[in-house]
Formats: sequence, C-alpha cells, structure tokens
Amino acid sequence: MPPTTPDTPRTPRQRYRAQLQQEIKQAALAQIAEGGIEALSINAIAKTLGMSGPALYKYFRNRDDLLTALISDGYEDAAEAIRTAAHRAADRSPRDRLLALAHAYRDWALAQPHRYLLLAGTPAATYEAPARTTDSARAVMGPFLAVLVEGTPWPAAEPLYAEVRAWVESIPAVAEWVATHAPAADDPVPALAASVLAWSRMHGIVSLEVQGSFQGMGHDSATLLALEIGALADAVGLSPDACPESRARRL
Amino acid sequence: MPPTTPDTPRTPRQRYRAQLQQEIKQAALAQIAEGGIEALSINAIAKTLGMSGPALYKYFRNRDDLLTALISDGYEDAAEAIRTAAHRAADRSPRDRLLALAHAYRDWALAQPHRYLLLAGTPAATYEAPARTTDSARAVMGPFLAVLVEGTPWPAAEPLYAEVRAWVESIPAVAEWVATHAPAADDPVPALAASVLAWSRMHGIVSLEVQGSFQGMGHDSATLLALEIGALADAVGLSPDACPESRARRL
DNA sequence: TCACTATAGCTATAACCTCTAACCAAAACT
DNA sequence: AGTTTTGGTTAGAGGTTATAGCTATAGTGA
Repeated sequence: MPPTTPDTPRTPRQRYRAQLQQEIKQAALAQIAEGGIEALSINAIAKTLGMSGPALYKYFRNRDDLLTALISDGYEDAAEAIRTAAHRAADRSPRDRLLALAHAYRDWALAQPHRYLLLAGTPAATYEAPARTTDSARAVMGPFLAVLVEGTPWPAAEPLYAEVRAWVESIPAVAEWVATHAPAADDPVPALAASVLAWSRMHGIVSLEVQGSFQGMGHDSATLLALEIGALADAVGLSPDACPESRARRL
Repeated sequence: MPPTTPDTPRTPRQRYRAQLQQEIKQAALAQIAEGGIEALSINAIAKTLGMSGPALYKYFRNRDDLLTALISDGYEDAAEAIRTAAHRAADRSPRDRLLALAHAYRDWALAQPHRYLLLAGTPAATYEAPARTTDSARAVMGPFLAVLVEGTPWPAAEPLYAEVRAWVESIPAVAEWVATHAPAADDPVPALAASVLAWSRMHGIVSLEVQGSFQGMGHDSATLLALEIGALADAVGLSPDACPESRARRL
C-alpha cells in the first residue's frame, strides 16, 4: 500500500472536505480583494457558497483559523513567485539577481495588495501567528540569502553582525535555513544581516506603497526600490562591474 | 473683544463638549493600548464613561471620525516629540542630529506601539484619511528635511531626483513645506528625496519591530536603525568627521 | 445487505457591534 | 418667560462571531 500523503486525501469525505475548504478560501480571498481584511465575513462567505452561516465552522474552527490558512497559502505563493524569479535570473550577475528578487517581491505585492497586507500588514492584536509562519517567511527570504551570501562583509555593519551571530548560533532552525539556501557559506552572518536589511528596506517601501501612503507623491516606487536595493548590493560588494575584486568599497 | 480662538471655547457648553471629547479620546486610547485598534468600541467607551451607547454619537459622527481624531492627535504628538529631539540635538553635527531624530521616531513608536500603528499601520480599507493627514505627516518629517538639506546630492539617486522634482513642482503644499523647514535651500530636491528614503527605512524597521515581526530574532532594532540611517547620512554626505569637504563620497 | 456511526448541514440563540430614530429634560439664548 | 439648542435616554434595525442541538445522509464495518 502507498504511504498516506496528507495532501491528497483518499476517502471521498476527505476529498469533499478539502475541496470545500478550497472554495471557502477562494471566496474569502475574493472578499478580501474587494474590501480588505475587515470585509472578511464568515457569514457572507457562506451566503455566496449557498449555505447558511454556521456551516462553515465545520471547516474552520473560527475566523482566525481561516485567516491563518489564507496567510499560510499566501506565504507559499509568494515564496513560489520569488523562487521562479530566482530561476529566471539565475545566469545574471549577483547584483542583477538581487534586484530581480526585490522587484519580484514588489510585483507580487502589487498584483494582490490586500493579500500582501494579509502577510505583511499590521496583524490583529488578538491574532497570534502559529509557529510555522516563521518558516514560511524564511522560505520567502531564502533566495535573497542565497544571493547575498556571495557578498563580502560590510565594515559599518559590524555591530549588527555580532547580534546576528548570537541569533544564528542560538536557534537551530536559522542554521538549518542557512544550510538549505546557502550551504557553501563559510560564515553566513554577513549574508544573514544583509537579508534582514533587504527585508526591512523592501517592507518599508512596498508596505508604504500598498497602503497608499505614497498617494500624491510623484515618485515611482520601483525607482525607490532599485535605489535602495542597489545601494545594499553596493554596500555588500555585489557591484555592477564584472570584476568584483576591482571595485572600491562603498557604503 | 478678543478674537474667538476655536481652540479655547468660551461658552460653558463648548467647554464641556471639548472636555468630554477629550475624555472619550482618552478612554479610546486606553482601549487601543490594551487590545489594539479592533478593540476600540464606541459602546465600551460609553460604558466606562458611565453613559450608554449612542450618547457618544453626539460627540463623534461615527467610529471613523473618532479614529481620525485619534490619528490627528497622534501625529501632533509625534511631531512634537521629533521637534524636541531636534532642539536637544541642535548643536551636534548634522549626522548626529539625523540619527537623534531617527531614534526619537523609534522611541516614540515603542513607547506607545498601538498608537504608532494607528498612524503607520495598515489603514482599514473603508477608512479614507482626510486631507489634513498629509500635512500632519509632513510635520513629523519636517525636522528630517531640515537636517538633510545640509547634505549634498547623491549620484546614484539621480533617477529619484527627477521624479521628486516633478512632485515638488506640481504640488504647492510641498514647496510650502520645504519653505518652512528648509528655507535656505537653493535646490530642495536632494533633501526631499533623502527624506523619502529616511521615511521608508524608518518605517520598514520600526513597523516590523512594533508589529512583532522581529520576534525571536536576536538583533536590537536600534542597531539596525543606526546602521540604516547612518548609511543614508553617509550617502548624502553628512559624514561623521568635522570637515565634510574632505570626506570621500560613499554610497 | 443491513445496521451503525460519523458528519454535513440546518435553525435557534446568545452576546456583541455600529448606527438611526424618536423622545425627554435641562440648559442657554432672546 | 418662552423658545430653541443640545445632551442624554431607550428602542430597534441590521450586522457580526460563535455555540448548541437537531436531522438526514453518506460512508463503514459486520
């Protein structure tokens, strides 16, 4: 007998259940795309699916449970988008690859802004993310780490390195994450720190853009993103010229 | 007769009204500090004030109106905090002043995280901010502009400058904002662009920290902030050494 | 094939919420 | 003193999440 894979349920009941769960999440995404996260209503979803109210509680324990599923799927999808961008840019220079990843991050967010806010926006104070969420977030940032590991240490970041070193040494999951995305690194700390920098810079720009905070300002966020991530690439020595050893180090 | 100042109402009814509005906002802030923005309930506020439900609608048209008042007050308070930080650091170097402002921004956010999220967090999709909000946000960033105007253009930011130039030339309020905080600038565009960069970097770091996204990561966000804003200072030529003309330009 | 059990869906209901309507009493103004 | 403005009340419409309890049916095992 083949091993029971939990992803492809075998019994008809499980299959029906899984399919209806998918439909519920689909309807939920449609609601969120329309009216934001606060427009997500268990009742309204049930109505669109032709069933009434409390029936959905057989499929998701509560609203937060449904939200968690949507967030989990979202991370999966975002990670996939970043991965394909990494594949597409595999033969380019490290600097170009980093920029391609950053733009893929932004493109994914812009294509489905409310879904991006589901992942990166302000979580409800009552909601606490399950532990797996951290792994999913790391999956999104993995390709960034894989590129940034080709950089060199950045003197100004020394204080950050010390803190990051303590972090990676104290949490095994982080070391494991490094091992999967940057197995050949002798010292992953500079790349880890650079990943944090990339994350916070991208988050700053993209979340402001998606929230509409740049409304009325004449700039293109793509320009901003290219500038910020390009500066980061320069700082860690992923310089645009072909011979990275000949560049002068820049901050 | 003295001119009627709308801030200090004269008739007893107006004074009572203003005082009760303050109490309502106070109670609202307490609720938000406890359970986040979604815990803000008109009903619950009324209960704590010893009056029942719909009475509050005589003071705020609806929930969004109250929220707007809280946000407006919040911007006021944040701007005040940044201003005092600017005063305190008035005799330091431009680089130190910029860093002092950034840390004041973060400190204000950390002292009252939910209130910060009220300003910088994901706004509800239904909520649209009144036009004054933009001015309030500019008031917060004004001291940053005043410092950054002492920098010099950053070659890599040229594409951003072009967009920012079109922005400041098309919107008079922006030019006015520049005039109040950087009246002596011959070309405000580089400082404006640097302000946007400072904003997005600070927002990225501080919002991630306040949202708890850095939970479980071993770094201190103050280190991250100092690194990022310090790098920005270096990029725009606010170098740490006393003689700014002798420094080598860095990215 | 038949009996049993697990489960998908229903309705009813509790406990919240926002916000409107209608009314009352007291304060303020003329 | 009479009139108007205004603060506060209760009642209620319409929405939400979530639980309890029931029914009918689909799947399962003997």
